[in-house]
Amino acid sequence: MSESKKTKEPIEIEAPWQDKSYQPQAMEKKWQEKWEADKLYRSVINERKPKHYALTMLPYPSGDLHIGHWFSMIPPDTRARYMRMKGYNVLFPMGFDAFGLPAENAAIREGLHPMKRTFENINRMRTQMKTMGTMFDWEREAISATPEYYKWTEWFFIKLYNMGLAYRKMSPVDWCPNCNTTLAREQVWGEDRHCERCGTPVIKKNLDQWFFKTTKYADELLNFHGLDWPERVKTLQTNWIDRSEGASVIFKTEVGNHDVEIFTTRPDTLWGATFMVFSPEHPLLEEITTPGNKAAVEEYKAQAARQSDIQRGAVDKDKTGVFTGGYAINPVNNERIPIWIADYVLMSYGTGAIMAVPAHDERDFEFARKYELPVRGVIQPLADNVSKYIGETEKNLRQLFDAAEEGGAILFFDEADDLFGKRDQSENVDAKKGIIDINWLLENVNKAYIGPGVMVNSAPFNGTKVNTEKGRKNPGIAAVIDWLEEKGIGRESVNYRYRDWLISRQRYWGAPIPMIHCDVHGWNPVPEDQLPVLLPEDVEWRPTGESPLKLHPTWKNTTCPVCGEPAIRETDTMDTFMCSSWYHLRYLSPHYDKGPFDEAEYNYWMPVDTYTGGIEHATMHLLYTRFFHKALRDAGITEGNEPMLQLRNQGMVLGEDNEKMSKSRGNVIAPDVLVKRYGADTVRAYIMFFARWEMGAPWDSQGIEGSARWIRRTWHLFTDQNQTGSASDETKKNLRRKVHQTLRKVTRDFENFEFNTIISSLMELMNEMYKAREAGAAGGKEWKEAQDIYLRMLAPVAPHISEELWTNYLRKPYSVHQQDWPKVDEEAAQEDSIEIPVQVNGKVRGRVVVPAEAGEDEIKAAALASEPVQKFLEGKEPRKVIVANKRLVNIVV
RNA sequence: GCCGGAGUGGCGGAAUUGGCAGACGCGCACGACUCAAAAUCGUGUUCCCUUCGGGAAUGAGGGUUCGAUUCCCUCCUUCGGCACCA
Repeated sequence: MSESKKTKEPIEIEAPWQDKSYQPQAMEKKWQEKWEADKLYRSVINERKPKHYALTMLPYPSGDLHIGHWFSMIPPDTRARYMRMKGYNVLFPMGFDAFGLPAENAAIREGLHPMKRTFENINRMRTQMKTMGTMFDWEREAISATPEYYKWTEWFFIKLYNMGLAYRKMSPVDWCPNCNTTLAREQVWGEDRHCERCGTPVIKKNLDQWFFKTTKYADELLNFHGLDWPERVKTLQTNWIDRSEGASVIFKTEVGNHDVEIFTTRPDTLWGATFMVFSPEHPLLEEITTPGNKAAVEEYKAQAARQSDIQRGAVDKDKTGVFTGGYAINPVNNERIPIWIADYVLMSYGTGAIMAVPAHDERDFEFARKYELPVRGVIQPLADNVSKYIGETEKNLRQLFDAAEEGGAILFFDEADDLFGKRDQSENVDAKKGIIDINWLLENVNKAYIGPGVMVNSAPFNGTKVNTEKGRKNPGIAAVIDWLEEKGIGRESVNYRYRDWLISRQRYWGAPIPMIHCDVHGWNPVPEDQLPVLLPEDVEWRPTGESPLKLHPTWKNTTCPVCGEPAIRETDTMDTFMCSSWYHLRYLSPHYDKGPFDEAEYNYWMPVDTYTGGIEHATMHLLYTRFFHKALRDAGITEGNEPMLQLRNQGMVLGEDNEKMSKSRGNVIAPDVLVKRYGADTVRAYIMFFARWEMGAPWDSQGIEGSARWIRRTWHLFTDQNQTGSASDETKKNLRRKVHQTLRKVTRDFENFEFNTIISSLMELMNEMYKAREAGAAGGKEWKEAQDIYLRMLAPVAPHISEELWTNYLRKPYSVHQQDWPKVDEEAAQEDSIEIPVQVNGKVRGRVVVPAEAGEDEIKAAALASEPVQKFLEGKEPRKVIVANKRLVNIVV
C-alpha cells in the first residue's frame, strides 16, 4: 500500500511513435492502483448471484513471466471479465506450483536455498501479472511450497493412506551410480542415456517407493459423463488408460513350480503359445536361469537397464532377447515351453511376463523367426479374410491361392459354408470359398495372422469360430474363458495400460511424505496434530544431487507414533503433481487452518466451472486431479464426481524462429519490454489476436503494430473533437446494424473461447464507426449507443483504456467493469436485403440481390433471370437448380 | 514406436450445418501530408495468362457430392504427450 505513493514519477515512452494524448503507461498504472484500492476484483460469496469459478492452470515460478504465460492467462482473464459482466459472481484466482526440480537443481549449482529463489521468483512474477491488468483476486493466492499449504498436502496423503489407497512397492528409477542420485527424465541425456551432471551412463535401480492406487478408479476415469471437455482430451485419457479385456492364466515354472500369471487379450490362442517371455526385471529370473545361461542373462539385463521404456517398446526396433535355460508348463495342454527374456516385455505393463504366440502376434512372430523358435498356427482363416492379411495386389493374391490349392492348403471347401453361413457367391478373388491352412500361410506370407477364423490344434476347441471382437463378445474367447475358469487355471480379467501413480521423489524440494517407519510397527502416518512435517532449513547441498533429507544428521530421527520408541521418517518427498491435484480447493480459503478448505466456500464455489490450460497436461495432471477428487469424494471430503466441469486448452506460443521458446535458444519473448513500449492493453489485444487460442502459433513481434494502431485509433475515435452533423437515416441504420451484429458475434465468440475473432470484429466495428463519423453520425443517439456498446465490449479485452474512456470521456459511472453486458437488438441486426452468389456448374458466375425475406422460388427466379446465367444457359433448360438455404444458388446445365 | 493435434497468400489468421476461399491484421507497393523523416490518412495487394475476360489454388494423391478448407481413404511434413520438467 505504502509503495503506491511514489507513482507520479515521469513515465518514459519508448515507443517509435509519439502520441501526446494517448500515454498508456501512466494511465494504466493509475487505474490498476484505483482498482486495487477499491478491491474491484475481490470475489466473496454472494448468495444472490450465480457463481462462476474460472480456473487457469497455475504457473511454476521459473523466474520471469514469458509470453506463453500471457497466452494462458489473458484470454481466460478476458473471459472471466465477460462472465462478470454477464452477471456472474466470478472467482478467478492465481497461485504458484512452487515445489519442483529446477529450484533444487539451482540450489545444487549455486548453494542457494530453493525457498529463497522460489519466493524471489514468485514476487517478481506476481508484480508482472499485475501489470497485465488481470482481475486475479490476490487475497486468494495459494503457494504450494508454504507450510500452510503443504500441511494439507501431507494431510491428504494420510487420508488416502488410511483409505488403503497408498502402498509401497519396489519400482525402478533412473539412477546415476556416480552422483548416487535418482535422475528425472530430463536429466538423462542422449541416445546412450548418460547423467547430465557427470556423463556417467544411467542405470535402473529398484527402490521401495510409495504409490497411489489410481487404477482402482480406472473404470470410473473412463466415464466422462457430464463433462464439457474437448473430445481430444477425452480420447487421450481413454487411450492412456487403455482398458483391455481378456484373461489371466497361470503358467507354472518347471523349476520351483512357481505360478507365473500372464495376461492375454487372446486366450483363444493359448494353444499356440510356443514360448514365454519375461521382462528382464522379472523377480523369478534368478531362480529359473540355468548356470550355463547366467552370464548371457546378466549381460542382457544390464543392457536393458540402460534403455528407457519408450526405446524398449518401439515396435520397429529389432527384437532382442536371450534364453534363460528355464521352462514353463502351458496349463492348457501341459506342453513344456522355453522361457526367454526380452526387453519388449515391460515390468510396468501387465505382469511382466507374457505367453508368446508367434503365429498370431506380430512381435512374437518376429522374435520367433529371429531365434528360430517354433511357430504354430491355431486360428485358420477363411479365404475371404486373407487379402487384408497379405495386403497385396489382386494378382499376388490369385497366385497365392493357386499355390495354396496346389499345395493342398485350401481346406474344407464344402464345410466353409456350413461354418460361416452362405456368403456372396460373386466370383471375385476375395470371396473365394474355403479355409486356408494356417501353417502353410505363415510359411508363405511370413507374418503373423491376426484376424477371424476357426480354432485348430486346440483340443477341445477345434472348429470354434473366432472373430475380431475383444473380450466376451468374441465367441471363441468367451468359450475359452469359461473353460479356463472351470478348470481353475485362469479367469476372465481386465488389464489397463494405466499404472498406479508413483509419488515418491528422492528429493528435498517437495512436500514430505508424512510417514514414520518403526522396526516393530512398520509404517505409520505422522499423527495429525504433528502436521506439517516441515522441511529442515539447515541442509547440505552436494554437487552430486544426493537428497539433502537423507544426508541431514537429525531430521529423519523421530519416534514411532504407536510405541514411542525411536523410529525413522520417510525421507522421500511427494511428486509435485500431488500439490497441483488440489490447488483449486486451496484457493477457496488459502489461509484456513482448520482444514484444507473452508466448507462454506466449497459449497458456494465448487465445482470449477471453466478450467483452462495447456493440452500437454491432458494425460497426467488432468487425470491425477480427477483421481484425487474421486478419492476425496469417497473419503467424504468433496462432493460430486468431477472437479472441473468445462475444460478448454490453449496451444503453445513458439519463438519467432518457430522453435519452442527456451533460454538456451535465446528466442524468449519478454512481455515486460512490450508492456513498457505499447502498454498492457495493446499487448493483451495482440495476445488475443495473433493466433487462434486453441492452436497457438509462432510469435511475430511485427504484428503487434496492428494492435497498437487499433488501440490508438480507438482512443482517437473517442477523444477527438466530434464534428456533429446530419447523417442520413441509412447511415444511422447501418451503424446500428453493425453495432448489434458485432455484439452478437463477440458474445458468441466469448462463449466459444474464440478470442482472435473478437478482436477482428471490434476492429471492423471501429472502422465502421470512423466511416459513420465521417458521414456525420457523431453525436446522434445511434452514435451514443455505438460508443456505449463498443466500450462495454472492449472492457474485458482492454480494461484500462475502456475505463479511461468510459469514466473520464463519456463521463459514465465508474467502473466500466461493473456494467452489464449489452443485449443484442435482433431487429436492428437484421439485414434488409441479401446478396446471393449464383453458380453455374459449381462456379460463381454472378450474384443477385433479393429482399431478406425472399423465399426459395423468388431467389430461384431472380437467379435464372440474371444476365450471367442467361449467357451461360444460351437458351437451354437448366438440368437442376439448387437453392442452398438462402446462401447460394447452383445451376447445373 | 505408440496416442492425440495441425497443415489455407510473403506472414498470423477468417470462412454458422458441406454453399462466394482469403474477413481482420502484419508486411509490401503507390499516393496524400511534410523542408525531410517518423507518425497519420488514402488506394492496391493469392498465383498464372490477360483487352474483354478466363484459368488454377486450402500439404500430396484418390473418393463421396450439384457443390469439399470442411466428410471418407492412403501418404507426406510438423507439433504435443509418453508416467521423475511442470
